Amino acid sequence: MPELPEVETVVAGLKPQITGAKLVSVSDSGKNLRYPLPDFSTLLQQNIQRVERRAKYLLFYFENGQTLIWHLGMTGQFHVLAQHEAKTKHEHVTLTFTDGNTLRYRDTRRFGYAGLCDSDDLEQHAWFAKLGVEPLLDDFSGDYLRDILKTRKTSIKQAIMDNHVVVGVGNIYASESLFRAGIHPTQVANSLKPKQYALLVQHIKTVLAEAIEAGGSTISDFVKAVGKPGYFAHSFKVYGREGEPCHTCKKPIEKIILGGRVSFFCSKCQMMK
DNA sequence: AAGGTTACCTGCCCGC
DNA sequence: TGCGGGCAGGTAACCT
Repeated sequence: MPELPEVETVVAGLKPQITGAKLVSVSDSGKNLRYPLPDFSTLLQQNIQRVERRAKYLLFYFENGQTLIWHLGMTGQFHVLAQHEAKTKHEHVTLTFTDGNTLRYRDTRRFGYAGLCDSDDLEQHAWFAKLGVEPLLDDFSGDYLRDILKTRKTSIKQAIMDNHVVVGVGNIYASESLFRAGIHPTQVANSLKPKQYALLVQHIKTVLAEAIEAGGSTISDFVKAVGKPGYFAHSFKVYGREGEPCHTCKKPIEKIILGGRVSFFCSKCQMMK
């Protein structure tokens, strides 16, 4: 489910519901997620002070100076429900708060994972230490992208999905931003013209921002919205549109596999230059 | 060292 | 209707 806009939407939805909540207990299904769950005992009787996003991770800052880090994997979802609500299938972790609310973590495929670390050491944590820049910050610029890719021979599509380069660009928005920038997904990463790096960066930012905006409009319907592919899907120009006419030139959208991931593009609008 | 492949896990959709 | 194969929006551990 989640790329950066989805995680941003989840965080925005959780903030008003659990900020300030005091944790009283944690239970789990006994099934492992991608990695073993952390020991939650130091968080008991502690308030959640803030909820934030870094890359595709959710960060729950607790008052004892520790941060609970959570990645949703492919199918992870959070729901805030009253304590008495029945457990559903694939619900693997339940955090219970003093106000009677619970934060439920559901994850069908169990690719998600959670960890705990001192808030002061977050950027040194193994999951964060090697991450690239946040795409929506000014650090992510055409010059940055050109420089970091100057020795990379992989495809530009795989390069922008590499979270050592820039975080948060998943499979959908990689295809979408390359289409908007008119860049062929197989183009060698270090072979773009200077203007193309800038253009690509600009389109990554706008497509992510638009998707966040679309997600934002559904926050009041948060529980239902999370996990559904629909809300930004109507805006896809290439993703999932194999064989359908390009909105710009009418040529059928094509599909290829790059790095094991499906990639969509228009061979006329995204010509190799 | 970069790049390719595989693995993790379940559900769904498609073709036979 | 049933079954098997392929595929799914992520990440990292392996190889070479």
